[in-house]
Amino acid sequence: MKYTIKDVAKEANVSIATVSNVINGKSVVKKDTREKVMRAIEKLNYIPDQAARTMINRRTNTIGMVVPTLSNEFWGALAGNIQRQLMKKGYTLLILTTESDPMVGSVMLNTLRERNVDGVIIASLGLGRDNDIKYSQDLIEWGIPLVSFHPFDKRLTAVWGDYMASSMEVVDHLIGLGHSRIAYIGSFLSGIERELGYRNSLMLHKIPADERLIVSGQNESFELFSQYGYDCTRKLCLDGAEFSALFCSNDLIAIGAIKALEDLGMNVPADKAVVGFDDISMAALYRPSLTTVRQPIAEMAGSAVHILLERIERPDVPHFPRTVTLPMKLVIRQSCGASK
Amino acid sequence: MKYTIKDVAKEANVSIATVSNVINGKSVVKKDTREKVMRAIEKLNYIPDQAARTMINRRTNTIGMVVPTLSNEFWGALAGNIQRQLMKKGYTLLILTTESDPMVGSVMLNTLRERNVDGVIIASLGLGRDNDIKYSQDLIEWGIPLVSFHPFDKRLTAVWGDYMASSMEVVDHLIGLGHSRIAYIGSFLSGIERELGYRNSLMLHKIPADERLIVSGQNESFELFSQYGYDCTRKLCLDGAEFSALFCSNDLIAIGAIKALEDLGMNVPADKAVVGFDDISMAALYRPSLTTVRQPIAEMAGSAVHILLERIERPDVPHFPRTVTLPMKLVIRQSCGASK
DNA sequence: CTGAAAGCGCTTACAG
DNA sequence: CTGAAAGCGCTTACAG
Repeated sequence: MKYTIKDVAKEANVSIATVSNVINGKSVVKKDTREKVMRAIEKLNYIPDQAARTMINRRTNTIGMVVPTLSNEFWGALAGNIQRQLMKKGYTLLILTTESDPMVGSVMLNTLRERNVDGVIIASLGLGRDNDIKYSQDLIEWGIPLVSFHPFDKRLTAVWGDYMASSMEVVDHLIGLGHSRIAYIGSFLSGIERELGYRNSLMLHKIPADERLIVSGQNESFELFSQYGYDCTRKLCLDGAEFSALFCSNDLIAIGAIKALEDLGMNVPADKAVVGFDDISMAALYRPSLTTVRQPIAEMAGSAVHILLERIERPDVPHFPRTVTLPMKLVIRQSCGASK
Repeated sequence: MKYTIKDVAKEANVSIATVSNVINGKSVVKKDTREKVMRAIEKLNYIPDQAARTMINRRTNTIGMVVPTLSNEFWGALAGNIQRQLMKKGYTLLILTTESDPMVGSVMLNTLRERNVDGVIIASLGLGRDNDIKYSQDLIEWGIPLVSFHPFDKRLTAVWGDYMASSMEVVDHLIGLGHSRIAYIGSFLSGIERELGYRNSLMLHKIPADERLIVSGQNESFELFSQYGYDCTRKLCLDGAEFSALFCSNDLIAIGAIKALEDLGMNVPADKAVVGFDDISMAALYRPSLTTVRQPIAEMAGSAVHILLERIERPDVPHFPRTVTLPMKLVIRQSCGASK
């Protein structure tokens, strides 16, 4: 059987209060007593029961994280990174995946509530914009410390990359290479910022946006991004859209796009330049290797964890909702060359 | 503030015992009383506190899972799959990543113990064979219900794919295409079974294994599989090894290998046939698309969850350690063609 | 400095 | 069928 604080107290010949004081590093305990207790703990290989502690502290040392899927390197890497950082701080991460299933939304909220998590990290729910906002609001109204990777709501503190600025940088780069017919394939799942950056850059270069070259997406799922990229690109080409460069709102879409272009007999980058977004590990390994924008995953994770733990551990410090925007880096590889 | 069972009892004008009976679906409660209580629960939006329940039931409804990393599609998909299946059964998944850091091993064990998880799923620890075995044994000796995806120990119940048989199938296939100089790049992280399957197939075809064509690996990490594949392949070629086909123990190694071959001026599949293992989503998207073996992820997850929950929920049913081996499917794509 | 006692929010015999 | 009481394993005032 598992030993309890009583067993340790008996073993060390002290009261359970003293054992508790030792465990919690209270300085009142005399050195001798402390050592006696330590030996007993060691001997019995005693570990305090979290459930019992939780009852009193009202703290579970558990953080919930809502993520659309783990079968996607970007979210997996982010979740793994956060898990390790939290572990170092003595917290445990509870990951909930929605897999784009709207039914999961309320189950998820229940789990978070009954588990009494100390805080929640919303990566993205991937349940469609309306559902994402709805559930975020439930969470906000619940009053639990929250950090998001997307500012769905003004009351939310969010951490994200400078998607708009880096998208502008991508398009600036393409224009610098001589491209002027630049297509864009986005997805509602990656937000509107990239498309805005794309449009802004064109505007600043006085290139009118051609709506026939722009796909904003609406129903694609996280599992099928590459297929989505393939289909959109193929449709664009078969519809006779004229473009020499293509900016995709993530790397999987870009990879699908390249596949589609090659299947239609075109070569990337010789015939079409393609740029992705995220810099997943495959971006460097794909052929051609992908020009893309690197997500600052470690910084995002670190920043989110820092903000969340500060809110939890120092509730006296007033908290103002804010958006933390991290710079991103354009990574130039082989998938995009100069315009012919 | 959060409501407790007392608030519900007061609201419904009954005792807390009755509320508890309603919550736990005990049939003793009179219909009228039950409905009264239900209304009170609904009205207060009451959710029972898990920590308090855990204290009594000695059950946390939490399963721990130890996985080397989440930044890798295979493990991410497996973890996500398991999480969803457990959620449906009312359990919560606690994912711990080791990121190949041996220091994490004991922290991980502590977390699992103090959280009082009801069971543990060991995907793979990725801490090197010795550490993996050591920590698995600690877990076994602890006596907690356990399921593993690798039979490290006879006392362990494991679920895995038929890696040896499917590797034989791969090599049989290559031989059928006319290849006889077949190289192999493995990794200790993917186990010895694939190499054994490779050797068995050669043997059965009376082709002597050429040790110069075999790389077993020893220190590579999960994060750098593709780099490892690249380096090994390059070295193989520069050392003048003669081979027309290459079997890699996972898809990332295979992708790195293809990159290396192309960089050395060779074409896949025209000059060399390459086969991977796992069938990650990129296998179908890579160029050339990868011939590989599909891991039965959903079946592995389902089987592991089923076995684990049965052990937890029906402790009276005697449990015999066993290894459940699932068949795998060879997926033929473009990366391997006939020998010239 | 140490210990006896109350209490966290539940469940479970046991009385009635 | 319902309720009063004990107890799960801890922490925290409070006495001494």
